[in-house]
Amino acid sequence: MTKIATPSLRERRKAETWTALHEAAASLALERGLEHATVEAIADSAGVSSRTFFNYFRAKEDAVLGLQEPVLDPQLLSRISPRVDLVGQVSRLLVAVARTALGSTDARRRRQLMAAYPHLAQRQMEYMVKAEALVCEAVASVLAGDPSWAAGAEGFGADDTARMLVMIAGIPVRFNLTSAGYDPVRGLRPEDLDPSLALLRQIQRKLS
Amino acid sequence: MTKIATPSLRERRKAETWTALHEAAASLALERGLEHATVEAIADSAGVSSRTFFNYFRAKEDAVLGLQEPVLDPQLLSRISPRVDLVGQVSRLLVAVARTALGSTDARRRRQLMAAYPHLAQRQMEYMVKAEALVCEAVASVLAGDPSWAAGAEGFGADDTARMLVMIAGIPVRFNLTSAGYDPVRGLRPEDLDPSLALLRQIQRKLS
DNA sequence: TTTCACAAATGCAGACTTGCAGTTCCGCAA
DNA sequence: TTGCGGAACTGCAAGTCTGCATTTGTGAAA
Repeated sequence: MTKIATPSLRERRKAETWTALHEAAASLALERGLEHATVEAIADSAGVSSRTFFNYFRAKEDAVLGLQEPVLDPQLLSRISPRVDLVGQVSRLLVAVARTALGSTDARRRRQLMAAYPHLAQRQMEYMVKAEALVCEAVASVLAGDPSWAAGAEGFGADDTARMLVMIAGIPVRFNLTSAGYDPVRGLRPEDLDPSLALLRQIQRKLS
Repeated sequence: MTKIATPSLRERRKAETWTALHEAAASLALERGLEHATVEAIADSAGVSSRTFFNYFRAKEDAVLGLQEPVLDPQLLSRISPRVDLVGQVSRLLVAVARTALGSTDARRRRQLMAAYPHLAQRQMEYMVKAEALVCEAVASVLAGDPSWAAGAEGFGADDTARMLVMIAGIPVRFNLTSAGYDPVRGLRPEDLDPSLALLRQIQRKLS
């Protein structure tokens, strides 16, 4: 028997309203333009009041893209082993967490919207930052349990080391997200990181 | 005869209004709390209309901190030599540019405000992002003129290389800005970067 | 000196966002 | 089945922010 057998009526209705709002926001934005898709119109279209809209989404942009708070699956964390390709592992973890913030949306629509309104991408980036913070905390706890990292570096603690490590691992992710070739429809996939991880290694070698 | 001998009356009045608004915003926020210092009150106190307030500042927070658009001095750029400690040089350039976004404010007041309202610091970080974008473009042009970097790396162009390099150089800056010991009053100074640059090098050595 | 172009300021209207208080209705336990 | 506590919804009011049309006053040219 799985946990998600029968969500209560309350939860079901909540999910329905979320979807209705997201759906309304995306399609209205597409058909009449983002600036003419007012919150009031979106809420009306979903059958709730404007005020309720903001109980579901912090901002209109979030509703259009279907953005949610990112979540870190503990399973993924337990699979991290600090010995080999740590940057690669953390980068992929970042991507996995970041993906949880993206609700499912019709691919075609998503492409059109993000192409037409660049600040939607910026909004998405803010969720990326949240994901980074989440991962940062988690990685710190992993490193604390590993003898070769627990000590930290000279003049810095293990937390500082973890924080900087996550920043380094964030580079390939941010690089991909800001690349011209980035396809917001597919989103970012762990394997997409390989080229930018290679570039990072190349630059580091060149610098030293 | 310097260029700034006599700014026109227009420019002088503009600067005066800017200062008056910033002054009013900071002191009102301090004495009655940020949320009770409304834009209308700030504008009144500076002797202009609410609408005019937004001709000078994008948001109330910017007025309180006296934030401006960051600027890159071409002189600094011309001093970059891509051969030695490139990351360090770009990091310091980032700091220099970021500092141009911070208008002069009374130190005591600044400390109190940023301590009381953490989202002011977040707002400041957004200007940091702009500075990074500015530097990124500039560094790309510098690297393009250097034979050992102009080619880029395999599979990537020189612009990509520059972009990632600036991201790497941004790490020590972001690290310092998010450190517990960061003092928003003094702001960030180029020499503060040395320890975090060392930490970055240490971690990179450990990873390879 | 007069005139002209333009930057700055303003009022107004409308949209976004949040806090507060009151109401409705689901879920649970007696 | 009933009743209760709390979650969700709602309207309202205040504040933030932007676009547009209009006015005012400065700086410069004629």
